[in-house]
Amino acid sequence: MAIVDRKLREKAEMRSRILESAKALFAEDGFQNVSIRKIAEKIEYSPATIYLYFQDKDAILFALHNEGFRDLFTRQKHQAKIADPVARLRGLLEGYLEFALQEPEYYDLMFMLFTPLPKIIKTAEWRYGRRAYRMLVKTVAECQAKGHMMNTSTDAAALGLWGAVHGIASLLIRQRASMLPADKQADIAREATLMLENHLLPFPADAGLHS
Amino acid sequence: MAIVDRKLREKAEMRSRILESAKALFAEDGFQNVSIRKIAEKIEYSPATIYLYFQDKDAILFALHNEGFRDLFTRQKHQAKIADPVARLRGLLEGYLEFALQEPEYYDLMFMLFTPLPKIIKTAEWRYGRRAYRMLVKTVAECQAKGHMMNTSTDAAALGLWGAVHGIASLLIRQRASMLPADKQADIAREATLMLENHLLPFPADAGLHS
DNA sequence: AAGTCCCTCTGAACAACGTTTACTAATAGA
DNA sequence: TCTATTAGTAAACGTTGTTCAGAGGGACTT
Repeated sequence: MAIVDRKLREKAEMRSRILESAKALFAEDGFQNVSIRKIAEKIEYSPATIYLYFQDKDAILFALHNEGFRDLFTRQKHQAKIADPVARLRGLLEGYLEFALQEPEYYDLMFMLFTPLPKIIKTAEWRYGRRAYRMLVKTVAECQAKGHMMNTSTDAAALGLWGAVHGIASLLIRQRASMLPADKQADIAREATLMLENHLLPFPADAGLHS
Repeated sequence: MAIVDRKLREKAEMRSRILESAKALFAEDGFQNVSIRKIAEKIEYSPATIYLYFQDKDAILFALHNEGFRDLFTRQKHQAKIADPVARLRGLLEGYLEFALQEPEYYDLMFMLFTPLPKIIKTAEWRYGRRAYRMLVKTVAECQAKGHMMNTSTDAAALGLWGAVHGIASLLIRQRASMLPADKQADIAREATLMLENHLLPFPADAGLHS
């Protein structure tokens, strides 16, 4: 069965060649401005060939979308090992921000594209996204058990923290923070995240630093 | 000169009829899925007519974009009158969230669309956006003068607060928070915002409530 | 070795898109 | 009444996502 193996391998290779080219083009010109024909030209096949590997243009987007979540989840697995829940939660938030800053194309694809996407998210295997969210909620709950963010429901606390970092990253990526000097934006974003952490998740030593 | 007045009035009416129809269609199907031809059909004119009133499809988007900022800015003017800077800043943040929850179509247009937009933002009259941002920075600075968020630069504090509320709103609007029950999402978002305010901008009476 | 099957790939076509152009019809000012 | 200007349009252009009938060539069976 070596030959069927080879065929499978070739199929997978073609698939990832398409994804690779698509990602590069999306990053350069944006999803809207990349046509199937351009992707086809880049991989040196006819446009129709792409439809043998992906149902439609959205399916390519969704595959990259999933790759991005897998990447993010992999990063989080490292931080998940931190024993102290406060340090762990801080690690998760900072890791999330760094992911957004380092992989803006993925981030853009994952969190800021279209309204039609949710249909796909519900039907398809949205595993990595849900897993990442569960890890966040669990860590938030542990922090609350240690006395942090006591007057807030776990859901609201998780949404607030996630939203805060997500929002900071989004403003930079969608260039809504253009009033800040371009070369300082990343550092200001890190400082902003630190501020939120220091007020919401003070280390014991910081206890007196509030407000 | 009554007749030139009438002509001007008719021109303005046509313009706002196009905008009105476009906004309704965008809200229903999303910007990408609305064609010039569909807008033309809705106003019962030929597609080419639209190009007598707007340079291209993006210009329609930008006009709505500006309308949205004007709306947001009008809301903020009410809150700007609050004397106490802490109460004022809280009012601004909560007003921003309510705007996002009440006018998700505008919000989507204003903050979550495309990368190509920035070109327009820089060249055209982006007045309302900048004005709103200046008001935020000024209020943050006043809060810092009163002892809040002392260990953070004003830029980072402003970005953090704005980003936090923006992020919470974005996750709801782009349906990334679908793990939360749909009918509770708005309230959880409000609770999350309150949590951030209570930790970052405590009223004197809340001073002991942290962490 | 020949014949059959299947599977990958493609050219050509389709409908819909944003936009431009050349034109018509109507109105305003002389 | 004649002319200039304007609002509106039909038709076309090039491009888009997508489909489909068919070509070509390896892989199995005999």
